[in-house]
Amino acid sequence: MKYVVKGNEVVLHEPLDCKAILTCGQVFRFREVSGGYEVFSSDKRCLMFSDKIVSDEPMYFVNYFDLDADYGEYINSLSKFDELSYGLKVGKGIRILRQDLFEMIISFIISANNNIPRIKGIIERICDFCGIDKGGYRAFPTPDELKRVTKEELRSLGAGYRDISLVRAAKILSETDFLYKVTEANTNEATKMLLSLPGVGPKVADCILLFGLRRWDCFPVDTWIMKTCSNETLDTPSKVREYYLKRYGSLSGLAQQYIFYGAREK
DNA sequence: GGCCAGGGTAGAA
DNA sequence: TTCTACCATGGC
Repeated sequence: MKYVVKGNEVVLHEPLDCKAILTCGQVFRFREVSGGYEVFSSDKRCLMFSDKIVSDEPMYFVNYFDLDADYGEYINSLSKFDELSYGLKVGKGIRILRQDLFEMIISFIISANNNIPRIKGIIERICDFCGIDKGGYRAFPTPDELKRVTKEELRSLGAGYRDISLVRAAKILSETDFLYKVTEANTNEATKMLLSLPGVGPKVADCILLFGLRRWDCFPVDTWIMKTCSNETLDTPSKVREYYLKRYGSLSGLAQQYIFYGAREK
């Protein structure tokens, strides 16, 4: 996508589909404001409009919104698959955000067996409870900051039974070089590492790989994806995952977003 | 008031 | 390796 950075604004030369990008389930920290959205990532914030992005750190959000990528080529390659037609019709403006790894790990541990509005609320309350004050909003906590939060406090913030997973994951991520190592690892090794974290199973690992590590050779299978393939042979998440990984190859993660968004748009 | 939500885990088969 | 019961919580 073509753009120009002027001061604290990123001026876009083609429109950004804010709704599709933000509501396709990859990001939980945003809210509607007049004419656009306020979006938070790690300790940063921006205002997102269809024609511009405004932030004190514009280059962070150039990377965050993956503005240097040309999605036209990806869409062209995927448009030959009939099952993607509706998702591409309503969600062709989707872009895979390049999000913070630690924030993705914690957010998707919370996402397990949960719904998006509630996930957003839990994360917002955790940020308010232990994220540093940035003046008008609070940052996502660092591993060290989250480590200091107790199981009981997380439960009171609405985390439910995921509290113990969060406590144990925060301890690992703050006391070891896990985050560095998983960033350097190839997709297979990174998957194994992520699966070793408490509260991380196959689906959550795929979401972390896709949204936090920019690995598109992944295909998260949740209940919405399973609904779309009421098929005799594709009857388990692992079978569905293998089928679509072979079908879409290095564009699997993006294709999955079109299916997910299309399914939720009915 | 039961069902569902971007599922994972321990224990059993 | 795959199957099952169970796990908080809020919206519908």
